[in-house]
Amino acid sequence: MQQKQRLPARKSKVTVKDVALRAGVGESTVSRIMRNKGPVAEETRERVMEAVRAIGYVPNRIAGSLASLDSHLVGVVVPSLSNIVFPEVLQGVHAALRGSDYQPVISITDYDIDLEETIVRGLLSWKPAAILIAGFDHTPATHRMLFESNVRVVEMMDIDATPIDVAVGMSHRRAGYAIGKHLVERGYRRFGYVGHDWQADRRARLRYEGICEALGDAGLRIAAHAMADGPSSVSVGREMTARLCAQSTKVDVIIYSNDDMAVGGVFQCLGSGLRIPEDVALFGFNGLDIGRELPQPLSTVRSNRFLIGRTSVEKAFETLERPATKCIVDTGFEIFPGATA
Amino acid sequence: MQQKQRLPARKSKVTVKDVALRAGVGESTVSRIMRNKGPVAEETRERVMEAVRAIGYVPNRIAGSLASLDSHLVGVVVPSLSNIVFPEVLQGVHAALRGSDYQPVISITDYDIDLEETIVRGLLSWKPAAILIAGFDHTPATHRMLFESNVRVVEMMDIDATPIDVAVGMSHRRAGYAIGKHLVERGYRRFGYVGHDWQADRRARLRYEGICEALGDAGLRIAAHAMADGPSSVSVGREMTARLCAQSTKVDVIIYSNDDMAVGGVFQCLGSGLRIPEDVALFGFNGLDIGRELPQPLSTVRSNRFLIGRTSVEKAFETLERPATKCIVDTGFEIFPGATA
DNA sequence: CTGTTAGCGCATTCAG
DNA sequence: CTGAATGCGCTAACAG
Repeated sequence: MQQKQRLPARKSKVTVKDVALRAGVGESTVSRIMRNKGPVAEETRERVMEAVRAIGYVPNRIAGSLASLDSHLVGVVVPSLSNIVFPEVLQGVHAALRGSDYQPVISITDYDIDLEETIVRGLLSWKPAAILIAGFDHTPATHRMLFESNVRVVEMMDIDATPIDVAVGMSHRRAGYAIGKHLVERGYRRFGYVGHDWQADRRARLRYEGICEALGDAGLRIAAHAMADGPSSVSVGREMTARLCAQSTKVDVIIYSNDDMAVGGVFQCLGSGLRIPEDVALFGFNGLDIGRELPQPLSTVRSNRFLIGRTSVEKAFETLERPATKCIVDTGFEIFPGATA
Repeated sequence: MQQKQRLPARKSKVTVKDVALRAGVGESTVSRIMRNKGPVAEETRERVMEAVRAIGYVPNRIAGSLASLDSHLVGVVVPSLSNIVFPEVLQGVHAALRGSDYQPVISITDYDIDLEETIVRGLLSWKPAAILIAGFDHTPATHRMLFESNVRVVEMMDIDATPIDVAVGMSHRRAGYAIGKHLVERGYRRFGYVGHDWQADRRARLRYEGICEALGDAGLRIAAHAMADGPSSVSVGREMTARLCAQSTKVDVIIYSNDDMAVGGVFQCLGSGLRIPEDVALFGFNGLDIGRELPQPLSTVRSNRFLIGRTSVEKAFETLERPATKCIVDTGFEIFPGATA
């Protein structure tokens, strides 16, 4: 959308003053009552609330925030909403914020760190109480802004780097290692990998590195790859699986960059008559619902996105001041054996 | 989360005043330059921008909004993020807002109209430029607040009722009718329906009514139902399909409340050896990606959620004033024949 | 327990 | 083209 024409200012009809006049009290009394703060006589409270209802007063939080220098806004920055994992994180954030009077303000970067920089700059101008941001992959300017702002910053999803303040997530590298180890122990020897764009998805790459390390420790390696350029999806997973299977190097297990891709793989095998896991075993990542409901439950790693969102909020508000020392919270992961590997 | 302890006010370090002093200009000049508004000499602009960079000035939009009585916030209210259709709507909203200096503020109601009331009240207190809200199902108080506020209101998803200002979406009743007609024309006669909670999902019920009407017009009816209590999901769809198939009344086609449910149906059939569509045909709603990638593409109706989000923003900002007359925008739908029915 | 006063940081008059 | 003054609506001291 091009620069929008500025909308006309709409004067808010009623203010504290109106309420105060009508209830015959001072403005600050109204203010106290609206925020349940400070001592107020029950009788006055009722009189004021009646006036509030009568004239339909809605406090102006813009003015309130300015006066108290506290916006009660929480900035949330995620790369995408197409990938279901981020809506899940947001649900955790929302759940944690519910009942408080903090409002999440959500922005999407489309995996573009330059756009992220613009977004963070914009978000900071709202003086949020905290910023929750996915990942560690920021431009130097973004990093600097976040670091120098006195807003608490939580970097979500990932704990494989040094956070600005707090990181909440899991180690994708360790998860990758766990996947590799698990599959080696189950007897697989000829490994294939189906993945998507690493430029944008740093965590997928970390998992890949972990997998390679585990295989390396067992004297093995990934024998065949099929990498897509764009983001992950079921259709891309299906396509890349077809491509991998067409290669001369035969594999007995395919590791996918995530569950969406792996589900595509399952569909491809179903369509082409390959038996899972006899002809080829499949392994995903994320533990999405869809994987559990397949005719054979998908073998995968469960991460807990909701928990990441919720914990991020809790950590952000844990300390009154911005924390002095960096802090890492591991929300963990779990191998889900399933039936496809 | 319980009422959060109020965070300490953090004084924003640098203000227009600091910039003005350093650049040796007046505050309003800085203000003009920051907003690219009004005539400014190129030389002064550069001097000011240099000062801005030097001391790392970030304008405070809270103060700006208060002064201009224009918040540049857009409230977005959706019932859930678990159901992928709403993240898709949000993507459309984000796309339409990108490049403008409006910020979406997203809230989730969990299909609870009382919670929605609280949320709308909270949102209005931020004096948003517009409110985009999913559906028509509001409490009287919510309806009244929205109606009486002078914020432009767009009700999204649905156009089967009279909007407050603007409705953007499709007719779910007509979509239901189209589904029924399509299946009758394809020769199906023994209809089953698998659905989820209608209390929360008014649109699913509208589609159901449309289906019944179409069948009625052909002298037919739905012979067997399996209804779940909770929200829709792949697993619930699978479960309800099993239940329906176990009933004595046999059907030759099952219509699902949506694609998630239908995908569950596909998995159930795959698991129990039923051939689709020979033994039983399946029909969904939404046109999700996942449906297209199944071994057989799912027969469904495509709605365009991204378009709904984008169009909603466009309509909201189309008029400078709140529109005088109610307006309905039909984003349409399309039968996708697929291969499961 | 309550009212009065003084800003919060900026945008917008209106003069210069 | 630029600067000084005024107030947006509310909260936070402070008196009472």
